Amino acid sequence: MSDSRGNFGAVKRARILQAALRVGELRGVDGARMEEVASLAQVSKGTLYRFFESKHDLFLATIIESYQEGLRIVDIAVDPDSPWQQRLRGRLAALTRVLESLGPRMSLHFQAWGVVAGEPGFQERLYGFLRDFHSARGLEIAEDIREGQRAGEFRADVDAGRLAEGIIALLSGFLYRATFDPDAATSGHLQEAFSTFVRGLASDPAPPAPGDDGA
Amino acid sequence: MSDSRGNFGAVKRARILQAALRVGELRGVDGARMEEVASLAQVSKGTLYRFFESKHDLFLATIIESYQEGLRIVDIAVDPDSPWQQRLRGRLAALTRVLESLGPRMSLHFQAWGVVAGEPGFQERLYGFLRDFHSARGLEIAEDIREGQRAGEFRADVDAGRLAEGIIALLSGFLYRATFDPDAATSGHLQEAFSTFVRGLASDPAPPAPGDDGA
Amino acid sequence: MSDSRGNFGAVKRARILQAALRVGELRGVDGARMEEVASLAQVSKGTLYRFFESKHDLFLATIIESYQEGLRIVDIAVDPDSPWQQRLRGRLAALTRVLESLGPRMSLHFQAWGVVAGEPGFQERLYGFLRDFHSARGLEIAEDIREGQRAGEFRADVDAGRLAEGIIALLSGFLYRATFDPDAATSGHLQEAFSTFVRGLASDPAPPAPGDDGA
Amino acid sequence: MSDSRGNFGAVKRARILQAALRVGELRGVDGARMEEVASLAQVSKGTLYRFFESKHDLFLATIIESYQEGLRIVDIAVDPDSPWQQRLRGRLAALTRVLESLGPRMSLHFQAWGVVAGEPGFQERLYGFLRDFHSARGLEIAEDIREGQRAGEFRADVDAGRLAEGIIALLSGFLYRATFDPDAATSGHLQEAFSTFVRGLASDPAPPAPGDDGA
DNA sequence: AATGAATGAGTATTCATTCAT
DNA sequence: TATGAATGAATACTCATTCAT
Repeated sequence: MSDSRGNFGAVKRARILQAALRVGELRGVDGARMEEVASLAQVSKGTLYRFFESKHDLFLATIIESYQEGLRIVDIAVDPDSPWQQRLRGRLAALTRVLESLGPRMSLHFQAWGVVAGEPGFQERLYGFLRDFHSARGLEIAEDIREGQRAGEFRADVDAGRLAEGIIALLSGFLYRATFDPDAATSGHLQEAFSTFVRGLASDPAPPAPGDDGA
Repeated sequence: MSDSRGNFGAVKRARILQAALRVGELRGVDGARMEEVASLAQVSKGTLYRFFESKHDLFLATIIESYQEGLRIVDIAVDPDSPWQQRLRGRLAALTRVLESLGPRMSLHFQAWGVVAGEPGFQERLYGFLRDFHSARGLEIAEDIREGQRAGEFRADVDAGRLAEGIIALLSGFLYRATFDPDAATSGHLQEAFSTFVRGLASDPAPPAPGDDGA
Repeated sequence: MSDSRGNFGAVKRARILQAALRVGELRGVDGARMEEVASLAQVSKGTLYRFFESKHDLFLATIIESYQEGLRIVDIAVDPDSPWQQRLRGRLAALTRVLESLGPRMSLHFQAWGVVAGEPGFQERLYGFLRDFHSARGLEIAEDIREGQRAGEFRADVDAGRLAEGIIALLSGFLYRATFDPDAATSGHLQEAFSTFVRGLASDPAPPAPGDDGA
Repeated sequence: MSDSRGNFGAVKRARILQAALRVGELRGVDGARMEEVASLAQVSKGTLYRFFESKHDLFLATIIESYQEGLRIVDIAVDPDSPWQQRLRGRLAALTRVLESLGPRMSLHFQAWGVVAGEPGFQERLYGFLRDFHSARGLEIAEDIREGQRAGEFRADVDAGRLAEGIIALLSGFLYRATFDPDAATSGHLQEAFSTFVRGLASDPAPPAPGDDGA
């Protein structure tokens, strides 16, 4: 019974987030009225405020939730005990699927971000979360790259950490682009970009051309 | 006289945009009050509305301005009559400088973007501008890549258009990241990512390793 | 058993009134939340409503309680079977003590009074109580005065009822003053005012009785 | 022209205070809606807030205004250059008229007081004003009494300051009583109380002057 | 063209009160 | 009887925008 009580709360919370997402997509963050969110979630306005401190808090939770959803997609696809090539390939493939699944929702995401970032306290919370989230992802990818370097299949003269940030930037950049120009940011684009990027990492079979500095 | 009048207007417009930028950075888009923008720009609220239809119109102009500022940086650095290698190298170097110059201002940029995107009419204007802007940049870069392919220095089996979008995504992604985590999105990061990317484009001096599919 | 039950109820009621008083002093009537009153009284919000119809009902009870506390102070001090001079003297001395005991609490009292008086139904209840309470007190004092007149020690040409109201007004006036200016409304002030008032009552055709200081 | 501008403001302010008074009397302070005050004052809600920071600020101003109205009544009636007996008599007569004029409005007064006193900042402003106001009145009356003492017509052994506070308390007390029981707090009551009070002040070693009725 | 006083639409939030357990 | 989660009415206040001067 205490179990079901606790679950009732979690279920309600999820219903509210779901409703906020739907209303937000329909009316935009500014245009969303708490009244409508509450009614769609089948709770009263008062109950809304038992779960979220304010409208902005609610939409901040929406953002964070969507990031963690993306993380779940990647985690499911990547077996940490598999060999590194498989892991890296799986990770990139999963990130491609993240683009497909989150892309259409990015407009709301950026809206909420804009509203929330206007307030110092919220900005700190949001930025802190994003910093931590991206850092953690970066470390995972960098580890894959380093294993490739140790295996002699990736050039040893590149900074794994920096390139991992590059991988993440590619994904973020396409998510951004997908927001307003879905045709220019398909999973095909992302895949091809990843391929080129990884190819650029590959240890040259032949000695590198003299003077090749890449840019 | 009409000239000087016109210039007075342009000067005022610039002063207003400048003021909006400063107030926006200080208070966020939602928190910025037209009153304060007006007073900082040393015009009356009424005058604000002679130059911009609404608050959102003003901040939309702010966004567009920042994109065009980026464009100016690149255009100055790239001589269209120079050889393509020089042009590509110059372009990437200039984009790196764009990251440095716009990075600190991206928070306001994304805020404004998010807020403005909430209204259908504005979303259309903003997204249309962004689509056009990015497409045009993509075409320029793709042209450089194609010249490299014609010269036999870039792999012929890659889609120049798609990879150009990749270059742009790298920049966008780092600009995004710089918003909340400047240390993870320095010009060093961008440069290294560009290098790897271009290296991945390079025509293999040796025959490509069998089974190399990049990812 | 019904006795102890009833007593439990009385104890709870008293605890609630006590809590309302404390919370009210701390936050003001408007700022006091039933939640906090309940928690301080160690009962649930629901229980609060078994004892008091509403928040305003609760604070109305607080006011009435403070009047009855004042009455208790006087009643203890005045022996109805003692001679009238002693009775009057005791009454005035007791009223002085009322000022000392209630003075510090008058701010909440007037706050509650003001808030409660805003609603017609409550105004009627409050005003009715105050009217009855003050009338009863007036009659008691008037009776003392009339005995003094019958004894020839008080001027016969004054209206005892009216002067009794004056005595009461003096107390009320100082209680009011004490709310915002305790230093100007000490028991010393009240005593001196009472003395002057009673001296003004004294029958003067004959030389004043030696040692008559009025109170 | 600048004059009329300035007057427009003063006129509007007065109209708003007037409207607040009327709406407050009709609905109570809590029940009064700013919307209704604005419409009655024939200004917009926005304009209301150009003159008063908040609803509470507005009703605080109402209280202060009513005190100053009372002061005006007294000032008009008292010629500072007239002999002290006349001055004191005039003052007491004027205070009686204050009771008549403010009595019916005291309920609103206490309501506003209650609401306003709940907030620390406002409490300080209100209490400070009341303290200053009553002190100033006390000093004026005390001066009259001291002249009476110097003239040998008032007992020299009483503290003029304290008795002045008594006079003021009598008025306050009757104003309070008038709020809920107008029949027990008429100007007749106040007059008789003043008379008795002044008679108690009279120097009694000598036989009372014939026709001395105190006020 | 410029001003800035006036307007008024629009809604997040609170918290007294209820009632299912 | 007691509880405290859920309800939802009710409104002060802001500030983008307008327009008379």
